[in-house]
Amino acid sequence: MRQQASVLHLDLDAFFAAVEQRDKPSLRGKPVVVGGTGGRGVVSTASYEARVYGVHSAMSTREARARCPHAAYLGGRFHAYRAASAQVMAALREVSPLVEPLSLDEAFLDLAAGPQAEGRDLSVAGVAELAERLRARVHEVTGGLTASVGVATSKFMAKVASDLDKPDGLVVVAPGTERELLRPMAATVIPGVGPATADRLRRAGIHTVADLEAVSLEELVRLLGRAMGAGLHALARAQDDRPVVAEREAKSVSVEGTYETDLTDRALMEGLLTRQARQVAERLRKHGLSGRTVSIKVRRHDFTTLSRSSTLASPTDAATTIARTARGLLADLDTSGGIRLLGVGVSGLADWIQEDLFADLERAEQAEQESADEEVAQVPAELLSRRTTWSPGSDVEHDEWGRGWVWGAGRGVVTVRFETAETPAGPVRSFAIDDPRLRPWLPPELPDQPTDDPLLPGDHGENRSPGGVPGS
DNA sequence: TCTGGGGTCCTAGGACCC
DNA sequence: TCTGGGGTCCTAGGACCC
Repeated sequence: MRQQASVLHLDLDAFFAAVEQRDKPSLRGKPVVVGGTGGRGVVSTASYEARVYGVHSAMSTREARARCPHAAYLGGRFHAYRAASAQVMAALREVSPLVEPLSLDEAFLDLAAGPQAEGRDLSVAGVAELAERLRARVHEVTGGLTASVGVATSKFMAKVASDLDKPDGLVVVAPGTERELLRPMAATVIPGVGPATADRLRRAGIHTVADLEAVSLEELVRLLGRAMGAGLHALARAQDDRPVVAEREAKSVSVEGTYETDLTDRALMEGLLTRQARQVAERLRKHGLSGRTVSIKVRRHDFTTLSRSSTLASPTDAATTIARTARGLLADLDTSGGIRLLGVGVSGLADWIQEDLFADLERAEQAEQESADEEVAQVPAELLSRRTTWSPGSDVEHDEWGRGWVWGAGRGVVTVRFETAETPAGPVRSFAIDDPRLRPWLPPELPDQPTDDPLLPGDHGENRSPGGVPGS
């Protein structure tokens, strides 16, 4: 425990929604909800105007719409959020080199670290002034976003403090006053105490931090297990020595998706898994990582969640290896009744180390093999149209059935039906995906529904040359 | 037609090794 | 040959966080 309040926690207010309101003046002062907009979406962030109607994060978008139908519902622009977040983190680093981001909108800052801290006034008044300057700076560099800040002698207390005066507030907890501040609060202020733990505590007659403080370590460990018990015992007494850590290494990389309608087709599941494996591999490589353990996650129609994992002999960042392993893991799972979610992950990460030339060569070969194997997303034959194919900007080869093999970057095999009609404006082609189950393999620019595209030249599809792409 | 996506950490049991 | 104890790795599931 520090003697001075030198740990700062900053939390951007209603971050995603605030960025939207900043960038779109018509949304200012109005309820804005950012999150999944589909049938199974949930709210990521609600602006304060929307919270008045009871909309909050993690609520299903369906329910949010019922409570606040006139809100703007937005899917989110993560590039904009990342950019704003980077501006904020840079502003924090002007104050201290020790910045620990927790997410895009939250970070800890160690006010006692780095050359800037030399001779810094860490009294309550001193850090309050510093924090106000920082909040103003964040407002300035982001073009108007507000942040709530807490400053205290530990991470735990700083985080509790930043929550006390939201939005756009500042609370400094004077050293020595932590326990009296905490005592009347609900036990759920302690990070790690969620619904399940709160329930167990409640059944033991523990509601507040004061109640928690009265329970012995042995009793808490008996009640909640070794780690949680010891953790709560300490935090209830405001004992928290965790340092602010700037760089934390990723432990896993994963991609998952929840689908509008439950999946029942195994071939489709394999196709999705394959595509997700490719995304995971891409991210692993981007960060120079590889991992030994490949996992899949399946959420069934009844929301029960299963996971399976397999640890390889050596780390991989190869899409084909991840995909093959993932499909193998799926094979053991009962998915009858349909599944709503499917995901792939890699853990047991290690930085890629160039051990020797041989390993390097092997890796190059593997990468080559990989691009040759770009077919991984093999569309099940029964889903393929026998009409013709289309893919923007890709070379297309036909097989005898008129199926298309598309060798575009990152694409699999696709096939699409189109029809041509003569209109006064000339021939018009309409596109349609034969089967909605094909969606995962199709380029995103291709519409789900038949679409008239008068820009495309007329063509009856029967005599198209290989490589002939509409519009070319 | 309730219930996202990206993560982290913990627990418990079994295999395996010394 | 009837029985142990510790350590590590692996797997599955669950709780939690933003």
